[in-house]
Amino acid sequence: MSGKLEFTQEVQEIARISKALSHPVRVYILQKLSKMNSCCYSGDLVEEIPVGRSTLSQHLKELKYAGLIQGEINPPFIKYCINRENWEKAKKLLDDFLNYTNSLNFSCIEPESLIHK
Amino acid sequence: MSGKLEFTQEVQEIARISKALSHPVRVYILQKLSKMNSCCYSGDLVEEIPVGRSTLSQHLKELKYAGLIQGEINPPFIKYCINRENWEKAKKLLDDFLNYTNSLNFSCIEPESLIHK
DNA sequence: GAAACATTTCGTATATTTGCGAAACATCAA
DNA sequence: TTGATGTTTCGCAAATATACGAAATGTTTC
Repeated sequence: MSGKLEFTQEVQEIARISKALSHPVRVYILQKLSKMNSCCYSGDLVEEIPVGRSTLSQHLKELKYAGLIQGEINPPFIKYCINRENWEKAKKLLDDFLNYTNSLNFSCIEPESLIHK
Repeated sequence: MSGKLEFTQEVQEIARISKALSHPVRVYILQKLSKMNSCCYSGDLVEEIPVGRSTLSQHLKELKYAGLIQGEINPPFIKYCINRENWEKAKKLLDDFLNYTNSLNFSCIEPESLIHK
C-alpha cells in the first residue's frame, strides 16, 4: 500500500482549464469574447493581437478543443464566441478551487529562506 | 498605425497565474495547502503524489516562484504553506476575469462546423 | 471555371516543460 | 567527525508548446 494517489477528476479538470488560460493570446481572446457578449472574426482579432494568422488560428483551435469557445461559419468568415455552457462550468470549477480556503492565517512565517533560490 | 496591441499587465498576470495552475501536481498541492490551512512537508507530499522527489521539488519551486506558496525551514524539514497575500491577489484576478461576463446569450449557434476538426 | 478572400492545416524550427536518478547540500545526532 | 536524514540542484532525455510562412481548403463573385 504505497499511498500514491491518482488525481481526482476535479484536479485534472482544473489543470486542463488552467492550461487553456496559460497564454496571453488566449486570455485576451476569452476576455474580449466574454466581455462583449458577441462574436469575433479571426480577421478582427489578427488586427489587434501581435501574432501571425496561423498562430492565432492555433490558439483558437486550442480554446475550441478545451471547449471554451465555439465557431460558427458565416461565409466567408468564421465567427467565434464563448461556449457559455462550458464557460460557466469552468467558472464554477475555478471558483470553488480558489475559494474553498480556510482564511485563518497562522503559523506561516515569511521564510527569508534560501530554499529554491 | 498597425493597431497591434501589447497585452495589458492584467492579461499577462492572468496567463502567468494560470500557467502555475496548469499541472495536476501543482493543483493538488495548492488544493491541499489551501484547504487544510496548514503546512506540508515535501516528504508528506511525495507519499501521496505519483511523482519522484526531485520532480516534486521542481513543482514546489515553480509554485514558490509564482508567489503562491512559501517555504519555512523547520529542520530537518521544510514546511510549505500558501502565501496568503498573493493567493488572495490571484483569486481576485481570476475571479474578475471569470465573472466580468455579459450573461446574455444570443446569436451563438452551436456550430456543427468542421473548422478546427 | 477562375480570381479573390478568410481561414486552416502542414512542415519545420526553436523554446519550454516535465521527468528521472545521481550527486550535492544542510542539519541533526551520535 | 561521521553517518543518517530530508530536500534541492544538476545533467540529461523525451514530450509538448509556440511561432512562422507556404500551401491547401472552402466559399463567393465575376
